[in-house]
Amino acid sequence: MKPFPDRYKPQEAENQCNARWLKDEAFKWDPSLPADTDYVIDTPPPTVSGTLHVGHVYSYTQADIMARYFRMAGRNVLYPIGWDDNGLPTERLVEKKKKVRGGTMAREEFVALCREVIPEYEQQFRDLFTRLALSVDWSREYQTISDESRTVSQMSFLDLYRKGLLERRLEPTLWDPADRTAIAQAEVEETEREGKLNYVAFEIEGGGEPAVIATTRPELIAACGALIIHPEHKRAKELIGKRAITPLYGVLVPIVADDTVDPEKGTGMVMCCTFGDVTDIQWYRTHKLPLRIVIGPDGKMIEHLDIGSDDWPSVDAEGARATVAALAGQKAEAAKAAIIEMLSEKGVLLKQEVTHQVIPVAERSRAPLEIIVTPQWFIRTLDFKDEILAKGREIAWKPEYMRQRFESWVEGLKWDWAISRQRHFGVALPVWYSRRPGEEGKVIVPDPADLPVDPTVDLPRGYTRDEIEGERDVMDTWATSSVSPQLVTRSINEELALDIDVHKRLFPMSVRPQAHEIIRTWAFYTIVKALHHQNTVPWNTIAISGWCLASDGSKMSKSKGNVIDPVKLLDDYGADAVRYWTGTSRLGHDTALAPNVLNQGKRLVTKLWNAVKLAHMALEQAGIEPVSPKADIEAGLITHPMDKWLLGELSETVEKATKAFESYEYAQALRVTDDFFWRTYCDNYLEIVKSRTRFEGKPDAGQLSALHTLWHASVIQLKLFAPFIPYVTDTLHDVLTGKDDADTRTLHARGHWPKLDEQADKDGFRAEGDAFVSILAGVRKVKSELQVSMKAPIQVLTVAADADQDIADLIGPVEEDLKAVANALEVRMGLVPSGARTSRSPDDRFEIALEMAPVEDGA
RNA sequence: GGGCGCGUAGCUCAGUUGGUUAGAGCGCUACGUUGACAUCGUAGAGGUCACAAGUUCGACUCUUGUCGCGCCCA
Repeated sequence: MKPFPDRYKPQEAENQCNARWLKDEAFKWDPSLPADTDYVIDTPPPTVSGTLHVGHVYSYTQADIMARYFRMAGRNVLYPIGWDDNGLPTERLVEKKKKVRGGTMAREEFVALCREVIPEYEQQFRDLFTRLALSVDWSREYQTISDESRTVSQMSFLDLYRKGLLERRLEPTLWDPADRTAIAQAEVEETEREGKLNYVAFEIEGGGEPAVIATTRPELIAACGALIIHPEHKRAKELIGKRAITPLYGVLVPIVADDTVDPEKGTGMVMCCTFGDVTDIQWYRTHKLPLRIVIGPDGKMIEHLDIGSDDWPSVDAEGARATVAALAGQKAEAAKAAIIEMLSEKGVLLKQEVTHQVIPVAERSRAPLEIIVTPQWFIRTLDFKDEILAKGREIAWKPEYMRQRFESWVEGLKWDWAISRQRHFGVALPVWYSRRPGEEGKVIVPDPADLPVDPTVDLPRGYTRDEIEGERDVMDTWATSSVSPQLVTRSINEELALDIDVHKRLFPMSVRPQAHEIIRTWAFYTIVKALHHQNTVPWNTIAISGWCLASDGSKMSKSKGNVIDPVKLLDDYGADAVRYWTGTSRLGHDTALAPNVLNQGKRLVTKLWNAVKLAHMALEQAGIEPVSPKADIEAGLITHPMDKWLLGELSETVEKATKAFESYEYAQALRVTDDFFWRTYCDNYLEIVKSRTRFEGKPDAGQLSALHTLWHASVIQLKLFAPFIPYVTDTLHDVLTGKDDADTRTLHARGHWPKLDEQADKDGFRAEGDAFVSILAGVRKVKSELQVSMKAPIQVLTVAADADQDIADLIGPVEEDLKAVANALEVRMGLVPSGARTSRSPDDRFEIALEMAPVEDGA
C-alpha cells in the first residue's frame, strides 16, 4: 500500500495513467491467447475534416466503456484506431486551410499540400482520444491513405471487379456541379424550399388544343424527349401517338402513355427531360427516348447544342439557336429565370403556382444536384437488396429499432453505389485503359502482387506507357473505409490477403460501434462489402450511439453558435466526469449536454477519493492479505454480520452490473454501481463500520472483519467504476495495491472484472442489514426532527415492531454497531416508552423512540 | 405520405414480465454536521406519468386514437 496522496489532481492522474497504460501495453491485443477469447471492435476512423466535436467524445467514449468492460471481463480485446484522411472532407479542409482550390491545381501539388496539412489534425484527434482515455491499441494505428490501406482497398476493388460486382458504366449519374464530381445516393440530402410550378403550353403537331404540362424546371425544356401522359387522362386518347412541339426550341417530341405519371399533380401531363430526376431516367429507358444533354458538369447551360441537326430536328432551328445563345453559360437558376421570361413573352407560360419543393443537394457542397451522363465505376447494390437486408438481419442491432433505419434505407435504394470521384486526393482506382490497337478501351487491372498502384504513374505488366491510359479518378473515401475491418486484418479473403491467418481469426468482428447518422453510409457500405467479398456479415453486433445535443435539447450547429469545444469540456470537468456523463445515457438515445450530470461526475470522483481514503486510513494500520470476499468469509476472517451484509449487497451489484454490461446496457450498470456506492456504502456502511476501524495495536476479530471488508469493497467498487472513470479508479487502485515506488499492474488489465463466483452470499444477512439500515434511518429522522446533531448522545434507543417480527433476532447480533453509529448508551427492544420522541422507519416496519441523554453544559 | 423514437418533479433522466403511498441527481426551503468528504446528511415543497377511450380486480406500463417534439425513408 502506498501513502495516500493529499489531493486528487486530475491532470496529473491523466498523465500518469496514460504513461502506465502505454508502458504496461495494457490495451494490446494478444495473439498468443486462444481465439475464442477475442473481442474485436471495428472502430470508426474519424474523418479528418478539421473539426473536433462533442459528438466524437460522446460516441467514442461509449464504445470505450464497453471495450474496457469486455477487456476486464477477460476478453482479448482488439480495439484499433485509424484516421480517415482522404476524400472530399479532407480536401475541403486543405482548401480552406491553404486558401486554394484543388480543382484548379495540379494534382501532385495539391496532394503534397494535403500531406502537409493532415498530420497536425491527426495529432489533435490523437491528443483528444488519449485524454479521453480511449483504450485503443495504438500499435495498430492506421490511415486510410497509407500504402497498406491503399493495398487493401485496391484488393477490395480487384475482388469485386473479378466477380463482376464492380463495373464501369456510362450512364446518368448523380452529379455535384460545385465539386464537379459524381456522388453516391448516400451523399444526397434533400432540402425543402418554396418553388414555382410553371404551366407551359406545347403546340401539337398538326394543330389542335395545346398540351399543357407543369414543370419546376423549365430550363430543361431543351432536354425534353417526350411528353408523358397517364393512360386514363381525359386527353389521353386524343394525344397519345401525336407529337408535341417544344416551345422556344421547336423540337418535335412524342406524347407517350405511362401510368407512373401522377394524374393528380399539375395537369397530369409532364415533360420527360434527360435528366431532371430519377423518374426521367426510368421513362428515358422504358420509352427509348433520345439523350439530350443541356447542362454541363459545371452546372451551367451548354453553349452549343446541335438543335436543328438530323439527330435533333427542329421546326424552328433559328429560334432554337437564339434560345440556346441567350441561355448559354448560365447557371441553372439564372437560366430558369431567363427562360420563364421568354416563355411568358411568347404567351405559352399559362400560369405559375407556388409550390413546396424538395430539392436534392450534395451533402458536402450544398449545391443542387444534376443528373448527367458520365462514365463511372459502380458497385452493384440494386440487384442485391434482399441479400443485404438478410445480412442486416443476421446482425444484432443495439438498440434493435435502429435496424429499421438500415432497412428503410436499403429498400429505398435507387442507384448502384458510385465509387469513382473526379477528385485529387483519394485511393486510386487501380485500372488502366488500353490504347493497343485492337483492344482500345479495354480495362486492365494490376496483378495483386503489385498493389498499391497509382495508375497515373505506374504501368501494368506487359504494357508500355504509350499503350495505356491510367485512370485519373480516385475512389470515394467510403470505398476504403467500408473495409475498415479488413484494413485491420489486412486481408479481403483467401485470394487477396496480406495476413490470411489473422483475417480468418478476426473476421467477422465482434462489434461495430457507431453513431446513427452514418447507418446509411458506413454501416451499409461495410455490410455490402462483406457480402460481396465473403458472403458474410462484417460483425455480429452493431451498437448505435445517439447524438450529443446542446443543453437545451437542440442540435448543435455552427450556425446556431451552440457548439461546445470538447477540449474545453475536458478542461472544465476532467476526463472522468465527461466520461461519466456519456456513461449515463443509453445506446441509441440522443443526449443533451447536462452540466448537472457533469458535476455529478465530478462529485463522484471526489467522493470515491474520500471513501477510499477512509478505508486506507484503517487498512494502513494493519497488514492483511485478503483473497476474495467468498474465500475470506470461508476462512473465518470476515465474520461480522454487517460486513457480510455489505458484501452480499455488493455481490448483487456485481451481478446486476455484469448482466447489464453483457447486454450493452452500460448506463444501467453505472446506475446500480452509483446507487450502491452512495446509498449503501457511503451513507450507511461506512458510518456503521467506523467504530471498528479505530484500534491500537493488533485488530480484534470484529476489526479484522471490517478491514477485509473495506479492502474488498474498495477494490471491487473501483473495478465496477473502472470502465466509466478510468483515471481516478486506476490511481486509487495503485495507491491500495502498490508498494512504495513500485508500479502496479493497471486496474484495467484483462481479467480484472470482479468474478461472480468469488463474491459473498447475496442473501447472507440481508434481513439483518435491511433492518439495521431502516432503523438507522429512523434514528436520523428523529434526531433531525429534534434538530440535534447526528452525534448527539442517546440515553435509550427503543426499537418496536409488529408482533410477527422478532427484533431480537434481527438486531441482537449487531446491537453494538447500532449503539456506536447512533451514539446510544442503551438499545432496547419492545414497547416504546411514553413521552419519548418517536418516528416510523422509512419502510414502516419499525417504530423508533429516542430518549436523549442530558445535554452537558459545555460552559 | 410511410416508419421509428420520445413526451414522467423547475431541469437532466430512471422506472425490470401491469401489482400497495411513481423514483434518482441537480435546483429550491429548513435544520443538522463539517476528524473520509472545496463537503455530506435528514426532512420538506414540487408530478392530472402529453391527452382521450378501451382491456383488466388493478395501467406510467398493454391496445386504439389524438396532439406535440425529434429523426429516418419517400
